[in-house]
Amino acid sequence: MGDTQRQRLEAREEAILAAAASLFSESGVDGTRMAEIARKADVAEGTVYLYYKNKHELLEAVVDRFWRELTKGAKAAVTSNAPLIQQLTELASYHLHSLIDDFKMVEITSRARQRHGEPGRQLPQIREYVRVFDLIMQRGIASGELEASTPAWQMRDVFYGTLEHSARTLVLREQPFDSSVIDNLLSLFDGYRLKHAPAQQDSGSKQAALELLQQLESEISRW
Amino acid sequence: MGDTQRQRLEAREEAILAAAASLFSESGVDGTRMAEIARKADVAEGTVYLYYKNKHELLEAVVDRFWRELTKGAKAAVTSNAPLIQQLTELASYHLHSLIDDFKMVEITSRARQRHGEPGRQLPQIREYVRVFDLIMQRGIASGELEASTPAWQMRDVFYGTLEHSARTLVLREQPFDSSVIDNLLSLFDGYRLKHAPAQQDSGSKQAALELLQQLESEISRW
DNA sequence: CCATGAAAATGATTGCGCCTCATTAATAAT
DNA sequence: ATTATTAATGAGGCGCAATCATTTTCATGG
Repeated sequence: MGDTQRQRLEAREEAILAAAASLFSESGVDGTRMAEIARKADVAEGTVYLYYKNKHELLEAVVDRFWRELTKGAKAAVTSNAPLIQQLTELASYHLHSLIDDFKMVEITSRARQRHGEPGRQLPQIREYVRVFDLIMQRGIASGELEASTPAWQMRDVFYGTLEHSARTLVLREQPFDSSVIDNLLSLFDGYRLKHAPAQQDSGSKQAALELLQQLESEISRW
Repeated sequence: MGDTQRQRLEAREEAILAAAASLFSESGVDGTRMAEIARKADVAEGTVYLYYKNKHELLEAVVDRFWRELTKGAKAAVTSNAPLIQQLTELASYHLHSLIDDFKMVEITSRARQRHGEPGRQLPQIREYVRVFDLIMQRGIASGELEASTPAWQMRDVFYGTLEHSARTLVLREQPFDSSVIDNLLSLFDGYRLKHAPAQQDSGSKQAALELLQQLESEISRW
């Protein structure tokens, strides 16, 4: 059966990838020997090189898969007809959770970017992941909830940059997920003239807006 | 002369460090052989190991020095009696410029954090660097320009996280320094109830506040 | 079923680069 | 000068990634 053959090959490739992923995030890239990976995947050392040209390509494949899975998860996590703010909250929440859970993968990702000789490159699957954010923003603009006064890439960098750094901070302090990080980040995004959808009823937000109004008035009167 | 001896030792250590720094950022860590470093520093290969236990410690020393220099520069770049917003602008500007100029060092830094076996660690000199931001914020609170409603570490993560990601974006696109990134970031910080100092006259900000007021009123009336 | 050739898998071997260490040189102490 | 101490050297050891000649597995046709 030709099919069974192909399946066996794919299964092997998968086994190698899985073994590498688990060992890399357990012991780091340098701490993992190719022989270990082969042993864990139940193949001979030489076999690994039939599927991946060298250790670095294997690393890239591991990282690539991680971000591909993340993309899937992120797309599933945002309810695409919800108001913009909620979508962003969902994405941010999912993202921060993932980074904390698999922080080793974040470190490994930066390792994968550094290819021997030269140019810090962008891995294709990360590019794809980042589009999830772009998509939400586009929908926001289309629905009139967002006025695009700031370039999208800058908002993206605020979003992902903040979350990545926050994840590092939390992991280093051995603290778990902290939702106030998300609240804070999203309150910042209000600065982008992010409006609630006209249809949306939200008395909490109205309350906040009224408070801000009072504060502004008292502040202006001081000039 | 005992002193001359000590100076010679320090000069050697410095030569090794400098050689390593330049080669690491030119060819990456993996692309640089210890033999090259030794040759460039004009010592024998074994000599390097009298000053640094192994390649990783040498890497850490290189990274450490980079951030120490950066700390010096940052402290010099902020005029410590200026209003808070200006201080933050100066720091952000200096930081972004530095990251763009030496982006390889950023990549190398993340490499230095990944120590063989386990725990993603914080390098001491980076901790010190980050304090520059904290210091500015403290001064802001002391002078009444800032209300500390958000934890300082979260603001830090927004600040440095955004700038690091922005630097990566700019470098990847081979674009130079872009001041709009700074403008954008600082406009976000207005969300932290950042006020101008009482003594400060600033009609532009008043104008902005009035506009925001109007917008808010019209928005609230829509509920 | 066996024969045949191609594809896949193996693991001993090779080469390279980090690091050690026995030896030599430079410097300080007496 | 002589000895003791400290610094420097570079050939060799060793671990590990990567190769490749050999063996095994498998598909195909008679």
